[in-house]
Amino acid sequence: MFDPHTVDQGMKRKPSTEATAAWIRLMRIQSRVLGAVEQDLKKAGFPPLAWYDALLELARAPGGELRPVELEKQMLIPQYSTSRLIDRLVEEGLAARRECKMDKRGLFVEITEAGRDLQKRMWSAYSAAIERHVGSKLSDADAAKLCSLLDRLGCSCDEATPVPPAAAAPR
Amino acid sequence: MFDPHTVDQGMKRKPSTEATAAWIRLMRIQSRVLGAVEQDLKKAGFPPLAWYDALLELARAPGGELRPVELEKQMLIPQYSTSRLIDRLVEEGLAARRECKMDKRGLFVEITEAGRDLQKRMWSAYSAAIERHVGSKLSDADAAKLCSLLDRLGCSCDEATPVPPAAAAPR
DNA sequence: TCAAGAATGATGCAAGTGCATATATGGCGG
DNA sequence: CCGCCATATATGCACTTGCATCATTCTTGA
Repeated sequence: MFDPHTVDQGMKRKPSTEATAAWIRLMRIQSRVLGAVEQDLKKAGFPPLAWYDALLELARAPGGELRPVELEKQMLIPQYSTSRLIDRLVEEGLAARRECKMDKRGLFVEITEAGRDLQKRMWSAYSAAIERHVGSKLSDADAAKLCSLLDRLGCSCDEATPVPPAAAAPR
Repeated sequence: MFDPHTVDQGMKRKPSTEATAAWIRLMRIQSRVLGAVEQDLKKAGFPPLAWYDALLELARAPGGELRPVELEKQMLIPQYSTSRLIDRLVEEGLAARRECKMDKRGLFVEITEAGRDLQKRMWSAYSAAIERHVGSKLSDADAAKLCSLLDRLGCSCDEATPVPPAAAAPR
């Protein structure tokens, strides 16, 4: 199983070799797959994935607008990161900042038509990339199994499906 | 609007909902787990994980030295990234650049005693973090299963085990 | 033997990220 | 109504990353 005197310099519990191997794979494979997908998008002339995620959240929101703080929670990125991502979307005319009369501290970010259009066009390339780098390498059953194993790592891996404008899975 | 199950902008194949879900989990969970582990290391006063990886590769190499190009292949990071990582290790006295007489274009990077020491001390915190964030959440069998599923995504996920100082020579 | 091209490593610059903090407003207890 | 703290967003600054390119040295083939 595991040779106790080989590892662990001193006190804390040691991970099994299986756990360690899983950790390594998790880091390396996701880095590789993410890189491949981002690369595909870039080669197709599209902006980074984060832009897609934001545009999708906005497009799905009622009225096509969200408070930055909501966006931040959906995307699980730091506050300042959200602020600057919005900067870029606005600069490119993909979204607009609107006043929030309910709470003068905040504001609304509203997706523009150009933004909706880009989101749709990106999904075409994005979905193809997912299929190429993930779907084509795993049966649906294996993909589901992978999901459930990964879910166990992120105690709470809830959250909206950051994917297609699809509908709640009919299953 | 558009239903991804029927629309599919034209020609590309669309990923199954299972594949898409797996993709999302892969991105989110690794981000979360990596963040947690890096955070643990930082809180323990250690440098980033990349430093550990580099130090381990150097420590395991015969003579404690490697060519940057070798390090680069082991760690799967870009060339300029390797160059700068070495800069920092050298600045901190954890490694040293040595002339390479065989090939004047290149050089050798040799780990110092301080470097070996840091690597060992980091493993203590690192292994504890892996156990806390991965090992404790998965049975060995599940971890192995996760490994094999991930491996299928990275067509070629070979390479040295970037992990414990374990089997290395006792000094 | 030499020119052309590949390999190795470093670096200038633009862009992105993390961290701390600034700014403005909302809410609450007194 | 006021002082105080919490919330929402922005930003200055240092550091890191990606990209392109440079300088040097090696290799190869005519």
